[in-house]
Amino acid sequence: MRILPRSFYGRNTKVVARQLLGKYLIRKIGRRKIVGKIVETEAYFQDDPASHAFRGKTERSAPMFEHPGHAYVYFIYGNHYCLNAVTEKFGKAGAVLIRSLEPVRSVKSAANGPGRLTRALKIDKKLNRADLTKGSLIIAEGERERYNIVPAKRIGISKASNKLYRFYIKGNKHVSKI
DNA sequence: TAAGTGATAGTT
DNA sequence: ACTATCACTTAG
Repeated sequence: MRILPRSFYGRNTKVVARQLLGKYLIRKIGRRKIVGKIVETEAYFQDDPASHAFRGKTERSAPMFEHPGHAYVYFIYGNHYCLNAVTEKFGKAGAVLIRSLEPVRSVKSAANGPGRLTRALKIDKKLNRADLTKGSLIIAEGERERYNIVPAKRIGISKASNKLYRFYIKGNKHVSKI
């Protein structure tokens, strides 16, 4: 299992969003490992009206401005956590929302949709700013498969909703329903 | 299709 | 303090 290096994340957010498809998200809890394959992502940029970073650094959005390769976890709609991977070089904001997983190992409940994903992997604010290159939440290289990537509109946003910044693996059954 | 849920951010 | 909004989910 090869963990993705920090340099993987320190690039253009859209590139990272596409390349995270097919990678393994691994959540370690004690000796237990919950593993899923990433099948759906969304890119959020600094100069992006739909992004938390759009109005500059705030207490919530600060992780998006910091070092790439860390988690940005936020709480939304009074019920759900969403997991992002921080992208771009230090000082430039960017993040990839990890929307859906295909279960690989020990995934006990559905992980299609960002809220379900964090519930299935027991991810909450305690993992905000966690280092995705080591520790209890990491992302590793996937199989050498070829995927057709479908670009699509992002879900649940009211601004910049025409942009095709959502990406998913064509034909995969675990992409979130709309 | 609509309601629920509470943190967040911007405004008084 | 107050309020609108929100990168969602579930029930109906």
